[in-house]
Amino acid sequence: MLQIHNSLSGRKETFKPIVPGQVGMYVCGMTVYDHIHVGHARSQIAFDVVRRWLAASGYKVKYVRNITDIDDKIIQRARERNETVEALTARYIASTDKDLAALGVLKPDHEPRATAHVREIIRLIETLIQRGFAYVGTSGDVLYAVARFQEYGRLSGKKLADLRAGARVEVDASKRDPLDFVLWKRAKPGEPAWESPWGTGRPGWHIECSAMAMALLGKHFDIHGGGMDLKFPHHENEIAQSCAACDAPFANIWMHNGFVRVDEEKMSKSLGNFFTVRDVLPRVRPEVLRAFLVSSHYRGPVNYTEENLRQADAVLQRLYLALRDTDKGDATLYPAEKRVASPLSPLSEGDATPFTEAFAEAMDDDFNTPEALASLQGLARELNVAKTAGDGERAGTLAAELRRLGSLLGILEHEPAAWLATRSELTGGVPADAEVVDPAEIERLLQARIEARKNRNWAESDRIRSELATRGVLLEDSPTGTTWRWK
RNA sequence: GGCUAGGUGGCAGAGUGGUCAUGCAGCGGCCUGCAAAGCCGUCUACGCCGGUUCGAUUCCGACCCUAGCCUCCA
Repeated sequence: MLQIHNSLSGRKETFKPIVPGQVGMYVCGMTVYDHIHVGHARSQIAFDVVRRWLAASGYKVKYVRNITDIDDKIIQRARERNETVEALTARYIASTDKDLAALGVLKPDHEPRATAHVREIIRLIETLIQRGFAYVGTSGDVLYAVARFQEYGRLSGKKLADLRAGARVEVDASKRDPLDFVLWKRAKPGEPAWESPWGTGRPGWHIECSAMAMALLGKHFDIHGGGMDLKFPHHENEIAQSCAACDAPFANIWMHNGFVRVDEEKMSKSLGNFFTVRDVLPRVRPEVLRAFLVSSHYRGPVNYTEENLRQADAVLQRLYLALRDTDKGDATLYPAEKRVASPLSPLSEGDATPFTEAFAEAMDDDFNTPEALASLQGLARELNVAKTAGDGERAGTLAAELRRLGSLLGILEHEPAAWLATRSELTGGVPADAEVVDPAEIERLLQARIEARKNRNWAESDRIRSELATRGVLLEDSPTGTTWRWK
């Protein structure tokens, strides 16, 4: 039984979809005016894992992630770069797609763009005005009257009085209440704008998500996700808008992921301490970054450090070493097309082994990926034992299970041999883009060493081994011969 | 100030009212010409103070510390 922590109640709750067997899920995506950073990656990976697990549990998931492609920051950035908003957002949408794909984040079923839903947004605002939840301010902006919504503050556990007490000096005199927020922003000359009953303008940020979620998932759906920082005011406002407009509960479950920290501080644009995915990926393999991010629980904080990335690399290395040689000569075991399709297919009855059950139990407990990862390690041990015992059939079965479970976390999707043959600067090896010794040269030294070993010339054998080691080549002797891999 | 989430062994990171997290690192052993990989074994824990209990790291209360939100933010 799947338990999910619901920010609305502050507790884990047994998951019950509105429609049996189906899940509607909305996750806040990016405002596309820059490359995504590791913090964005964490959020998207966290909910990608949620989606994979729901699918593995047999639910038909409709996954929606929006793109905010009109916003103050976008307009400002476009002006700075002296280009159109369209050109800017198109570029960063492409950039985001590329980075998320590299990280193994599956494409959502729908990626609505705010600019493509202006009609729905206007209609929603009209409803809010009709119902008395919104008004046109003296500046011409349309504002939401927070005080009119009884439940305001429920999600974030805030009281209106406390919020007012803590509110900064409000310069906008057109608001009736400093807490009121903009639904429709009047356009200044030269800004992108749409016609509306309140003059030309553009949507406020909060209303976009309400309108797009309702357009694609209806007034009432199962799960809404996003970063902790969106809880207030963004998600609070979404609830206020959506519930006031249609007397429906909007999302049943609100999920919030914790932050990526750098030196115990939140990684963020405003602090300037962020690492973009694109800057990081040449040094850190995407799957290592992903493994690092799923190695702690999605709600807790995670510290972005070289050391932690190295540990994630070590975790993957151990798993890939276990998988090595297990599917040699058996292309049917893991054909590429099956591997691509599997992450969103349900687990079957036949998968009910102790390891899969341990994995499922961990995932059912509010997506406990660290514990799920631990069950993978147990599986790897069992696999190593089978390999040592020469039990190829059992090794093959366990390897298949390991890869299947790995795919639910979005890891172990490479060929083990290819993974182990990739150079990594992160772990102190030869950088992936560095000039290296000629493979023929390595082969020549390898042969020379085999010859030396045949003659029991250990001194020469060890000399060659350390020579190769200085070039990042690691040798491994086994009864069946000598193999090598990059450090 | 208000609200929220945390404080676990050398590091990372789960979890539990009294027997195992897991990985890396360390130590001992097996294997190996020696290594590597692997397997077996093993040591350092649960912020502080009270309370409940036969027993608390785990429950309750106070306190201290950290991060986050209260303004745009995954």
